Amino acid sequence: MRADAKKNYEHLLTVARAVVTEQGADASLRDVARRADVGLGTLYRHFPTREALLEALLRTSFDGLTASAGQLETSSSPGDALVAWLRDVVACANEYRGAISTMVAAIEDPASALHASCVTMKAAGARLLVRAQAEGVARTDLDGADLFALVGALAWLGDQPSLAPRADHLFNVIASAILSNRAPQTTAPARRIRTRSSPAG
Amino acid sequence: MRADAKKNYEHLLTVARAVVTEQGADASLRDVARRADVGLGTLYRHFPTREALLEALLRTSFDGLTASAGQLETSSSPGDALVAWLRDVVACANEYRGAISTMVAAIEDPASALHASCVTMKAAGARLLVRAQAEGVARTDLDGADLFALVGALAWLGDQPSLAPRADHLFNVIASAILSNRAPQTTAPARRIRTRSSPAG
DNA sequence: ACCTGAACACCGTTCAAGT
DNA sequence: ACCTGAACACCGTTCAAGT
Repeated sequence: MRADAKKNYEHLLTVARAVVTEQGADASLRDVARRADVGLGTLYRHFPTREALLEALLRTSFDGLTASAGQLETSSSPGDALVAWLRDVVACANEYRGAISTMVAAIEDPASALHASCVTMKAAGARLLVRAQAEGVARTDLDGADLFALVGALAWLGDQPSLAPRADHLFNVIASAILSNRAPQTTAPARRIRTRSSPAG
Repeated sequence: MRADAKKNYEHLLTVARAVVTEQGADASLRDVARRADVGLGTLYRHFPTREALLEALLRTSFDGLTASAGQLETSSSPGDALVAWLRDVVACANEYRGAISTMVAAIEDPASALHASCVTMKAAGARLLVRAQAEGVARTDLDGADLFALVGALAWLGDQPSLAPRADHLFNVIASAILSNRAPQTTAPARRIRTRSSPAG
């Protein structure tokens, strides 16, 4: 990469970080280019899609999460490791408001610049989940996709201004649901009276 | 309302229902007006904000949910009533992709056309929750705001194409977390070893 | 190689002019 | 009373023209 191009790339990333922090993942790309004092085409040259820009912004966090998953697998008990890692993933997704939708969509879109990172994260989570399930401390009716979906739901909560204050508490509620060796069939406690069609599973 | 105005209003609602079903709650209002063969100003006259249009589209469902809450309070066991009603609220929010964000934002925005409906729904849910808690079949560390937030998270799952297939299953997982008389302190099972800072609550 | 910004096809929102 | 659509200020995306 030519020196001037590299300088533009770095500067765009710095400005984009500020703008996306303020306006969210759907921030105006025009605004980013404007505030970076760079032509609009230059932004598109370095980051051909919005996903590519978001991926560059989250790169460090993604790498940290992958490393963290490996460490937790050996340093903590299976239950604690899983919950601690989930907390970190949610925090990562919450770095930029609105990023989580793009991330979950990327899982099924190999063309997305976020695809690889998200697939890697999903796999790392699945490993921690299987380990916890093997020890009998996690529900066995969940898989990696379910876990990723729950992370998405929790990250979404943190993105909503009116719900963000409850996000931490609800993380604990859902984490406690994951950390349970309850059998799938006995999920509904108490009465057996059912006036409406009962749930499938 | 003048006859021609009323006709426009009804026709706009019909067309909007189709467009919003296709494109989601953030559909192009221009497109709605265009497909309704009506001037753009006419749409804005009848529905001054996007929230107003969405409210009109969801009106029937909102009323149904309020009525349903009252019936369930007397016809079903507290646990079953709560879960059945939550299922209906999530289904309502899922009628239009992306509607849930507007709905949760409306809770804290008295100026939103959706404010009253959402506050009413939150209150109805809180009543069903308190009733279940009094019978010892629901977690006591949840309140109406938490319940509304969980509904939001579940509705969000249903809005994401890649996660929607898991939405039903995850509804059951989260419902089982709500329907539990576990004490807040004992949420984390198994080991006590903690290598990371432990959660606040 | 890389940068620039005009050009195109879209938005949401407002409001003077019409009936 | 109500309807219309031009006008304005924005987008995202592309690409010919420049250095």
